[in-house]
Amino acid sequence: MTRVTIQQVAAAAGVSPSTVSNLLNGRTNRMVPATKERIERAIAELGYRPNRAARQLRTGRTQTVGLIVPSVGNPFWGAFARELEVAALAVGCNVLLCNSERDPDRERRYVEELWEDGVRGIVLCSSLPTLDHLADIVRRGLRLVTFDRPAQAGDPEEVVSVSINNHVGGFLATSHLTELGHERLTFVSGSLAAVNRTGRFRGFCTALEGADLDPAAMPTWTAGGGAPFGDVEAAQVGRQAAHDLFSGTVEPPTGIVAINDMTALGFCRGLRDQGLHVGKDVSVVGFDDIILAELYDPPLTSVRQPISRMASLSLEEALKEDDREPGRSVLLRPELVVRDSTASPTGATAPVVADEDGVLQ
Amino acid sequence: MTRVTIQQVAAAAGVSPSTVSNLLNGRTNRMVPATKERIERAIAELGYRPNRAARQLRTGRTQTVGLIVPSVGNPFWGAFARELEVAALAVGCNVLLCNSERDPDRERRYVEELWEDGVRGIVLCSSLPTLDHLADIVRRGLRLVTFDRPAQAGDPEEVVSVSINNHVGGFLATSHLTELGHERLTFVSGSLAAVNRTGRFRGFCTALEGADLDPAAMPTWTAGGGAPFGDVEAAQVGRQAAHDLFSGTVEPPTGIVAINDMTALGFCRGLRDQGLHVGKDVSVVGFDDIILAELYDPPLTSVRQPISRMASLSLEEALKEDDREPGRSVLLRPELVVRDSTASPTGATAPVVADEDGVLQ
DNA sequence: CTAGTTTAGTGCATCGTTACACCGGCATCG
DNA sequence: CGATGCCGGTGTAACGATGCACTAAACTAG
Repeated sequence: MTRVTIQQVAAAAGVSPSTVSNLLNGRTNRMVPATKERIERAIAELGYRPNRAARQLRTGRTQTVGLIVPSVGNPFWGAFARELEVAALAVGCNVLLCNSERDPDRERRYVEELWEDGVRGIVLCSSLPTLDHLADIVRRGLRLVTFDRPAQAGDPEEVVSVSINNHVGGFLATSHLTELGHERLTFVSGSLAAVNRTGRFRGFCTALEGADLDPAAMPTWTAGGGAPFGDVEAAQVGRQAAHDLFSGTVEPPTGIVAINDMTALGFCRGLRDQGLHVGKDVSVVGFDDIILAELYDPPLTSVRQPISRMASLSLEEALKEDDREPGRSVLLRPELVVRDSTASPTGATAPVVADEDGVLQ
Repeated sequence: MTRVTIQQVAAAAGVSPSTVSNLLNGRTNRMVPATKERIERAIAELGYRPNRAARQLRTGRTQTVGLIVPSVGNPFWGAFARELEVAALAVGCNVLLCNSERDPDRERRYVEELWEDGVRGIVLCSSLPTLDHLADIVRRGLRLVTFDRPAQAGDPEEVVSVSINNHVGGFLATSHLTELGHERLTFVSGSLAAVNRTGRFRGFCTALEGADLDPAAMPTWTAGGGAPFGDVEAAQVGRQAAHDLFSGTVEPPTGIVAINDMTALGFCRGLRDQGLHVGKDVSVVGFDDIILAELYDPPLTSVRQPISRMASLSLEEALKEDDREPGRSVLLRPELVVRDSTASPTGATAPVVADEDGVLQ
């Protein structure tokens, strides 16, 4: 019923609480092996588990990292959260998950709260253009890792970032379409007020230029600057875009690059609303390669993020204590996974060489 | 830089720390209004926030509830986690999220850890047949709410449950198919070693009997008893089922009831692998009505769980302190949402009356 | 006017762990 | 032989909030 304390362990092992504490904190060089074993036996026999609250009160630290995502309702973030938890578990950490819904206020409140709760670090999945709202907390020592938001000029230099190269991602997606022969493309996104998104968009433009197409001539569809960035909303945005683009008087595009898979899936749904066929009438490329991309009909061509690797890297950085390497920015390379939602504009099947998994080499 | 403590507030307000503590804990009847105001002003001016660790060490309580889900990678759980967080936020609580991956060991470890960390209650999304592995912790006072797992005989009586009526859900899904004229149905699931799953299956059988069909004559497809219950796995299970059922020599079913939407979507994918069309060649009903059900092609008929309502109820129960009503089991009624993945076996469109939203009245 | 009661607020021990300062004893050194 | 250094380990004062037991002052009743 009542918890086992360090004193009871000490008594059982015939040493002082200090010595037990020393063992617990890895200062084993301060004791003879026999003592160490006695203590370890006592711990095992009594089933002792250190009291986190007491420990934290004393040291001001936790074994917890905070994770702030836009919304776990979005399968991409759900999958990432899961990966981060796996990584954390492996090093004896906990993950405290928060949904910001991409609201800067809520984001700040969560960061403050986590900081006051003494988390070791925070992995922030946000792509707000500035980190000004968090600058003071970072200066006060918070270990902040931004995920999918490469470091920007003006960021506090202590901030580390882990991200894919969004420019390359946007480029891969787009040049896949131009290589298939598409010449009228549209970039579909909710608000572009996020640095990962502008990166993807720049990749889109670069690829167009490489194919001798004029980015300025391509309509870009973005939702109003409004807030919605969740799971439902992302799909809604895509669906709305399809309605807008294919019901007007202007000539619609033959290829679409969507900001993420949920938007892409929503877009596909919108196309169907109008009797159009994805992969035949219109080619669609998504981004993130969530599990559902492969299950969809047609299976969705998408830019894959190596979330498992990114999760371990993020965690590592969030836990790093001493050898700070300020402003470090890790950029991983995304992969294009070609499936059936893309084809040449004539309607022929994509003549693309890919391995069994659909990964373009 | 350094935190504001209760002593500083007390000094600023010209009272003792005890009085500030009294205010903080709602014992305002013990002080004159003027004092109360002075303290409140001091708190605001200094930006004081109570130290959680200290508070917890002293009281043994937290403002945190634990949430254990099989895997947030599954959009259903992601959506539920988000709803629970919303509910918690509204009453000033935090949610600590854990993925059990449906591993009883991991589940138990998490429960223990959360309990030792002093959470106020735990919402456990698990449907293991017994709670034996948690019985002792519950007896020691843990406030446990099981989600989507109605109370079973043999459960510790302190446990409360919040769930839909799975029997009704299975019944709704199945009778929808029989009413369409289907006579060869298959229930597709990963392991059935979970009470919510057996409930759905019983509903399946009841509906068959109601339609004068023999449940025993219907093949049930279940994956081996193995562990996998995650997001990837659920879809994989469905896909495998489709391969098995439609490649053998036995006459395949015309209608499928899947244990959840991920499995249903995987199943649809598997049908396509073999050139079959969902909603034409085979009707498929899912369960949960995740956001992707509507986006899918064809949009998936599914049994909707009222997750928002369930989340608030779960939270409420998890926080309830005193008036324990042991063994309470809340069962909500699920809704069938009819979309295009189901039709009569001839291939005609479903002649079902539904409102604009697809909700069957 | 005194004894008793209520009001408004305080003192202090305490939760379990940590880490710095310290200490006795033994070995080594010049 | 006395001084020095190291080894293995201990004593103790916090960390910040809580809440019981207590009290001084004001008020009430008889």
